[in-house]
Formats: sequence, structure tokens, C-alpha cells
Amino acid sequence: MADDRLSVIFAALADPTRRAILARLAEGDATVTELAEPFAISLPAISRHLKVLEQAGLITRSRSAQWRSSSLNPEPLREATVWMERYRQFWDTNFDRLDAHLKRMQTQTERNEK
Amino acid sequence: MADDRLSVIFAALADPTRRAILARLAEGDATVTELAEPFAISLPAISRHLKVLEQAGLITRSRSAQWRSSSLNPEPLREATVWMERYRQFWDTNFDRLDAHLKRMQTQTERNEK
DNA sequence: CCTATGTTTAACGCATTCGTTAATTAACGA
DNA sequence: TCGTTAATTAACGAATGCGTTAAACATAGG
Repeated sequence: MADDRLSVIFAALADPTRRAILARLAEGDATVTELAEPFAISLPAISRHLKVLEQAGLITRSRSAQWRSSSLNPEPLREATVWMERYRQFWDTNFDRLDAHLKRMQTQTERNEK
Repeated sequence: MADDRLSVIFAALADPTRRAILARLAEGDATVTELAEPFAISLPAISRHLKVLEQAGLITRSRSAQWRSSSLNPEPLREATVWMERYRQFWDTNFDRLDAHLKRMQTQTERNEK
């Protein structure tokens, strides 16, 4: 994987387990064990996923006694979205075209039904 | 890599060469050779990148004689953004300002094009 | 100090990714 | 038909990703 920031962010998001972890953290901070609970994979595997998310800046971590709490940091998601914004105009216009197309189809169908 | 749709999309975006190809295609369709030109990598490597982008649905391809033209399909970017929208509420308050800024930019661009 | 609990690190295997060069396929055009 | 151009496929190697189990580390608390 390339080591530029956006690549690291997208690569971190390219795993469903990691996206699920982010979804869980959106509901509140959690320890490693809590985060691991819904998954059928080992604790070390979760630990690695957290490291990936941390390196992408998507989570921050704090220690309290032997527990390490993770919390969501959505800033990289904003960065990723900013990058995609360049294409928004593109997809909006495509949608307009698709929408118009669908409307024409509908009109045609209605005519055929009469 | 997991084979769910979002994972495939994010994985496709996790490579700077592929993102550069998308950026180029935003300016208009191009052949494989044209797309390869800015990069110091071989044509087969570009061909593979295009395959990855195609499988992610980010480009569509057409053939005319011996040239294969690629064109941007931004729909998967919309999907990725939709996924990220869930986290928008967590984003930096600066984001609202940025978003407003981007919207203004777009409106301005649209005006300029008329 | 010893043990239990939470988490990470080490060491390994397997699959995938990304690049290469060489060979192959496809289509045009003299 | 033959040579040229465009692109893909084949075959290979090095690096990375993701999982495992076993061992190590860190802290609380009797």
C-alpha cells in the first residue's frame, strides 16, 4: 500500500471489520474486548485492526489501568470526502440524467398503459 | 480483501495511481496508452489498475477498433460518501463551513460555465 | 509477591497485491 | 498477407495483509 495519507485512510476503510468497529465507536468509546465481542476473530486480530485505524487517524486511544479505550476520530473521513467532492458535480449531473431518463421511461410506460 | 461492494470500492481508491487515473478521466475519456503516459510504470500495470477500477464500478470501458476507451463512473463514489454520511454528525464543526464553501464554489463554477 | 485480567508482540502460513518482462490477442492498413 | 499499433494475459517475484496460537507485558488487587 502507498503511504500517502489518503491511501492509508482508504485502505483502512477497505475492511468490513474495521468499518464495523468504526460504526460501534460512533455509539461511544469501547475497550478492545468490547470491540472484539461481535466478531468471530481473535483478540490479536482486533488489536491489529485497531492499530491500522489508529495509523489512519480514524481512532485515538487512551489507557486507563489495563484497559485501552478507543474513540472515533472522524477527521480522516472528512478528508476522504473532501477528495470525493471533486467528483460530486460529476455524479450529481449523472443522477440528473438518470432521473430524467427514468422520468421519460415512466411517461412512456404510462402512455403505453392507456 | 473482503468482496463486499464497499470494500472493493475503498480498496480501489487506496492506490494513488488509480486515484490519479480517476482524476484524469474526470477531464474526459482516455485510452490505456493515454492514461499510462504520466506514469513511470508499464502498460500491463496500468491495464491491471483499470481492471480493478472497472470491478469497483468506477469506470466503464468501450472498444473502438484496437483502442479501449475508459470513462469515469462516479456512482461508487456516491455510495462511499453515503456510507461516510453516517459520521457527518461527528465531524469537526469546521466541516459545515467547508461544505458551504464547496457548495458556493460549485455554484460559482456552474455560473461560469453558462 | 502472585495471580487474574486486558492487551500487545512474536512467529508463522496463506492469499492477495503490485510490479516486472515476454508472449499473445485484436484490429487496422499498406 | 504482413507488419504495426493497442492492449491483455501469462508467469514470476517481492511485499503486504489478515488470520492464527503462544508468549510477553502491564496493571489491579488479594
